[in-house]
Order: sequence, then C-alpha cells, then structure tokens
Amino acid sequence: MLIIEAVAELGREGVLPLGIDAEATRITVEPPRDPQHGDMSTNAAMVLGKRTGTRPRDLANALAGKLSRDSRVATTEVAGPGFLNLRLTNDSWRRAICSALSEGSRFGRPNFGEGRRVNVEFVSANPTGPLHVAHARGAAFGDALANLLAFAGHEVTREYYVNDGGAQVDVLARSAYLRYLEANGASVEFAPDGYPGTYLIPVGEALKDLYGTRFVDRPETEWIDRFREFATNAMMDIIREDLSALGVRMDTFFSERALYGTDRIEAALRELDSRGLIYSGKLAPPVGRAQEDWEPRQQTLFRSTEHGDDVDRPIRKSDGSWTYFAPDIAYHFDKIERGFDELINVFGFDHGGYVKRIRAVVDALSGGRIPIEIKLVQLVRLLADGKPVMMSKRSGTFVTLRELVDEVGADVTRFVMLTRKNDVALDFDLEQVRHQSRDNPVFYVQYAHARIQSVLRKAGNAGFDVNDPALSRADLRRVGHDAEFALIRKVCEWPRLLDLAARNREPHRIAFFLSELAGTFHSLWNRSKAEPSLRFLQQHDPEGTNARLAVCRATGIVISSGLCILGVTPVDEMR
RNA sequence: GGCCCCGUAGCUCAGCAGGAUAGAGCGACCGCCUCCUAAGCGGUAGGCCAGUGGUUCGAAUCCACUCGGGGCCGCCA
Repeated sequence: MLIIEAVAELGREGVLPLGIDAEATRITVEPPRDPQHGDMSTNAAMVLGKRTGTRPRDLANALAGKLSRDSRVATTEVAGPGFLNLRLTNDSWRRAICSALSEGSRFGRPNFGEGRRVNVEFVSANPTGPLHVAHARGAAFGDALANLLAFAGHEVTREYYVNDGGAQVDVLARSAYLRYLEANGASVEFAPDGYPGTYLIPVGEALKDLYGTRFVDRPETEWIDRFREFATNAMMDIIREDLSALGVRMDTFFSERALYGTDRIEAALRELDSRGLIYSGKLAPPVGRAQEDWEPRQQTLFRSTEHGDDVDRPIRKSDGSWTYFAPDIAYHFDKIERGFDELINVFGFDHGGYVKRIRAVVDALSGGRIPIEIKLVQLVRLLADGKPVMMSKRSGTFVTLRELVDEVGADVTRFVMLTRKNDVALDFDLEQVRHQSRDNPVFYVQYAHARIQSVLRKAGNAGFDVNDPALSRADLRRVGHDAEFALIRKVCEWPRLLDLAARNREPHRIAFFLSELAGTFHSLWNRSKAEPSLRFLQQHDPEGTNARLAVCRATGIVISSGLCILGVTPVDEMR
C-alpha cells in the first residue's frame, strides 16, 4: 500500500539520526490484526532495540516523536513491548480512494515482476479424452496465477505440454480403431487398458468417412500412425473446447512428439553430459516394497541426486529406447533456451513424485540460473447432497470439466476452485453453488458488485456524473462515518493483499479477500436502512452523494479487478 | 522403506516471509424490511491452534521428533 511505503520510508528517516542501519530487514509495517491498535503498526523499535541495546520503548517514543510531525499521521502510540501504533489522518484514507479512482483497473498493481518473462505450464493433460474435474482445478489455478503474475508486471506465457509421444496415444489409436470398426458395423470389445469412453465414437465415424473400409482387418502397422495422429488431434480439439468453456486460452501448445527425430532430446542430453551428469549404471531396488521381481539392469541414468533428487533417474530403458523422462528433459531445455526468466509448472498431486527430478533437470540445464516452481494441485471431491459423486475413469463415467461447467457455469467453477490453497484438498459442493445465498461465495461477491453497479446506474439516471475522473474530484471530506471508513480501509488493503498473493503464488487469497470486501460493503448497505444518512444517493445533497459514490465506485473497481484476475466475470445485475 | 500435503470453534475453512486478547461463514440462539435488491444485515454463545521438545524478547506461524488423516513412488506415461 502506498501509505505503508510512505510510513516505512518515514520510519527509516526517523531512525537514521539515531545512527542505526536503515536497511534493517526485519522491520515490518503493517495493519495490526486488532484495529483497536490503530491503522498501522511497526515493530521497528523492538527489532532495532535489540541491535543497538536501546530499550525498545524508548526507541519507540523517539520514533513516535518524528512520525507525529508528518501530516499524514494523526496519532502515535507506543504499546506493549515496543510496538509503535499509528493512526492515519482521515485525509490520508480519502486520498487513497482518489488514487484508486484515478488509477482505475490498475489500482493496487504490484510491479515487482519488472517485465520478467515467466512461463506458466498448466493442465497438460494427456490427449486421450476430455478434461475432467481435477483438470478444471489445475486450469482455474494456473490461469488465475498467470493473470496475477501478469498483473504484477510479469510477461506471462501460458503453455500446455501435449503428451502425444508416449504409449498412451498408441492405446488411444487402438481404441479409436475399435470405434472405427464399430462404425463399419463390427461389434467390438475394449481391452481393459483401452479408452472405452463414448467420445471416441464420433472419431471412429470420422475415420470411417475418411477411410471407408480400407483398414478393416488390416494389421496395426498399416494404420496406427494415421489413427494416432487423427485421434490425438481430435482429442486436442475437445480439450481446447473444454478450456475455452472455462475461459482459458493457452498461448502455446507444445508437442512432445515434435521433439522426436529432431536431435532436440539428444542435444539436451549432451548438455547434461557435458556437465558430467549422465552415466550408465544400475539402479538399486526400491526399499521396503515388494522386490522379488526386481532385476537390476544396465541403463543410461541422469545424476539427479547431484541436484537434490532422492535417486538418479533413468532416461533410457535397458533396450535403449527413451523413458518418458527423456522428452521431458528436452522440453524443459527448450523452455530455458526460449529465454524465460522463471518457470512455473502446475501439476496434479499424483505427479508429486516428479517434482524433484524436474527441478533437478532445470537446475542442471540452466546452471542454477532459472528458478522453477512446481505447484501441485490437490484433488477435488464433487459433493452432491452432501455425498461425494463417484468418479470412475475406468468405467468411462468420470465427471468431465464440461459437465461441471454446463451444470454450474464457468464463473462458479473458477471461483470455487480458487477458494482453497492449491495444495489443500477441495470439496466442491454442487448444492451450495446452486443456492443464491450467503452460502454461495460467488453469488455473494457478484451481488455486491451488482449492487454497486445498480447504485451507479441510478445515480447516473438522476443526473450525477459517475465517470471516474469526475468522482475522483469528489470532496471526500463528506464521508466520515465509521461504517464508511471500514469500507475505505478494506479497499485500501487491496494493494498489499495483491502483493502478498502474487509473491506467494496464492490466487486463493484474492477470493477470500473479495468475500470479505463484499461483506463490508453489504454491511454498510444495510446500516443505511437504519441510518438514512449513509445511503449513497441523496438528491438534496449532491456533494455528499458524489463523495459516497466515489467510495462505492472504488469498491467496485477492486471487486472487478479481483474477479478478473480470478477469471470470473463481474456482473452488473443479478438475474 | 522413502517422499509430498493436511491436523485451528459442533461443521467447512482463513490466518503461517514470527508480533499484542487466534478470525470468518455455516449450524444454534436473539434481533432487523413504510427506505437505492432482506438473494441481505446486526448481536450472543462456542478454542489446551493434534502432542512434545527447540530457536526467539515473542510461536497457530520457523526447526526436530511423535501421533493421527490423505496421496505418490519400481526401464507406465
């Protein structure tokens, strides 16, 4: 927050004459948990007192003397072991609202990204079928994180790694072949590891339209390449549509298959080899698990233990072919070569075992220069009538992203998916979001925004100028009630919250904050029923109305930009 | 056996780059619509922050261990 910055600087200035290093990093200036303690609180005296051997309370008093001369500081108070509590003048708060109005959707934007290029890889589901509910969480999280980082000044690339090179797409091709035979009138039976989902039926029909009976009863070698490519493309079309239904648009789809036969994999391995990280050897059998059938085999290994992994990882099978890990190495090498300053991967929790080796690869290939963060997204349980909805991929009846979005809408899906930190399991209660009530956090926030828009519409119709430039000139001395200041203070928390959310890669904080802000707004709204002086629109008092409209609009700006970061549409009215 | 996540009010969860008396919603109880959307709001009750040690002026927050719950791990991707 601007005010925090200002106070922090003042704090340093105030401390300097006392001969203390201003770069003391453990000094914090933040709003205290208990508002009774003022608007801002700093532990500076306690931290510095320790260093200099001065009594914290004496230091705090000295600081208070300096700070109380600033025009923005209303009162200072030394409390507890040496906290210095500041109360800002009402004008400081009013100025913050004005700056919110003049900055509009840029209000609160942290700029620590400084144009750094960040690659956010997310979803990256195998192209073997439609996206399901867990992917929806990864998509909502990854996209919101990308928005958040972009908002904080990063140059963000959203990327999807298409695993179209492994055995699973052969299985897909065979399943598509069965549907193709079916379209040609045969009766078929799926292998236990096949993909029996009905989404391949149209693919089989399309293949029949394309090839007629040409590949019926022909050996696999004749059709597998064509069928794999056709089916994979069809699946990626479905996945793109699924993402689009959720409002997610990728910048890049990176094909694993495209790495093969181009020397890309070999080049990445040469790079590792040049760093002495490739060797031929045998892995020890895993401890503590059934190992009767363990046969040590000679294979090519990556010395990932040099970079923090628990064991070295195979990159060639004993028959000389690549493991799935080999193209992963090449893929991350490619990202590094594309010049990103930072990599972020969003994985499902079932990929927790790959975190260390991916980190090791990036660390090794970039010589430790490119930071990579891997965010694991925990599982989602859908609840209907308070009971988990059964999701079975095997039977082909798993709940798809599309079904969920069709049922509750993209906005609800995204918001609810972001009401938990990424690494905590999430219960998605279908019943809850069907109700338009306080239970439904999406509704609650949307409702606040709709009320704000409604007020502004009515004000506009009544002849008030509700454009931001006009409102930013409002005389905010006309607002001063506690309930109004509660809202103003909440709005002013936005920049600090954004900064924390972006630095910690925690978009869920925005969802929680918006709920709180909406609550503060609804509270003021209802106070006005008992106290008509709090009502926004008052025809007989145009100047006061302008001032209250300014606060109202500032709240709307924050809700709107918060929702946009989450990828949720701010609505103007409830229907 | 190893690794990852979690354990905070009856329930669902915030808070965790250490800070003062631990917060919110739901549920329970008591209230509030001649007035911009009551699809809402106010109030009351409710806690050994799993446990034990450690670091610190100060720990729900950091570290170690223990106990509980969930998940992942073998040239399958």
